[in-house]
Amino acid sequence: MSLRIALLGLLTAYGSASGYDLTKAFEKSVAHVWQAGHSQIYPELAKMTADGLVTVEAEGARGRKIYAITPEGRAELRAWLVGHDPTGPARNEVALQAFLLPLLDPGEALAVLERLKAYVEHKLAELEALWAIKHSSPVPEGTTGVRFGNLALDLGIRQTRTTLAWANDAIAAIGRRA
Amino acid sequence: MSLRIALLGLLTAYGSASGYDLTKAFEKSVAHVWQAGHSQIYPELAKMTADGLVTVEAEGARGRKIYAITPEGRAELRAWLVGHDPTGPARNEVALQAFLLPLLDPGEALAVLERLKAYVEHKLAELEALWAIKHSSPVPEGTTGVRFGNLALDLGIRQTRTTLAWANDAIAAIGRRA
DNA sequence: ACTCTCATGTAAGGAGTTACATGATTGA
DNA sequence: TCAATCATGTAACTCCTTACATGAGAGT
Repeated sequence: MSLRIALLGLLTAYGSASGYDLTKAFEKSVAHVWQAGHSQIYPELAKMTADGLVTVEAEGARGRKIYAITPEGRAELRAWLVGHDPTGPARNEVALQAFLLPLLDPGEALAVLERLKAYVEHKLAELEALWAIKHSSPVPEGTTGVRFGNLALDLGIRQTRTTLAWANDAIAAIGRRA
Repeated sequence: MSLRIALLGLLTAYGSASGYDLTKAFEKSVAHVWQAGHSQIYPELAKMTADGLVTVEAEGARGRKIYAITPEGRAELRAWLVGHDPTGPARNEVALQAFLLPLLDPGEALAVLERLKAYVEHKLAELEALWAIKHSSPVPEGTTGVRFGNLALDLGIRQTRTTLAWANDAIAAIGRRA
């Protein structure tokens, strides 16, 4: 369901696009929020066409199909945003490792935490770079006051910083015992 | 893969258990970190038995099967903890809503954020209650210095608090424009 | 007797991943 | 001509969800 919503959102925000374009958009703009590869996107666009949420607006070179969102699609997107409770199932590999960490001896646990910290630092750097780019480039034509994707990026950066702080504290706490 | 790891972790931490017990453990102790229902757990235990990671230690009343982790299972768990990079795919419904929020007009966006805030507050209360219980009850026999699940609970609480702060700031930011 | 909790499973379907497969166009 | 990128799809498989199905034991 959420893939469908993400596609409708991208079509609304960036206008008509091909499956290929949308795949690229997933790799770049939405990557830190939702992921999907072309093998998932193409069939989903076909189903959405059948359901009347999008239409093939034009067909270009190399079999390129340009999809556009329909009024039904817009309604579906709005309904989800306004009505859907985002109670996604909790499935967090980092947290699972944290949960099970006491099963290791302190030395190994420390090593795992250090690796985890490095990963989180790397991710934070990526997100902050994205933020810097967004805030240095000219403002695109506005959809609403807040710029597209910025709220989510802010959330992502805050959560990543929180995870980093947690990792540091956990390292300190375990280090004291090792 | 991670379900398997979670099961091995629970069997290590709490000792031998039945599929039923493990299902309960998922509902309680690991719920904020990983989720799985009995219809996923029973077949997985069967596969793990076939793979030699667990064994049926005993069969009790009502067809109850008690599983125990094997040395191979322990090795598998340890290898995952030490060696697995927890780069789970980013799929976050809250962040997706945040991402798409600027597509709504400010009034509706505010309503969505308020609902989100309520949900996060509720979740935070749950986690803090869990924390309080853990820190008031007597210390169970130690596996390592840090108590089982506490690191993960700390992480969960911090992240939930961060999300709450973000929601408040986002509400303030959009409210200024509405 | 009845109901509740214990206890185990299967089946159908949706969502997601990885790998396979094909062909057009552009630019060096 | 050769490689890269554009562009679309399918197939097989794992993982997860929801619903169906069954029966034993414990307590009232």
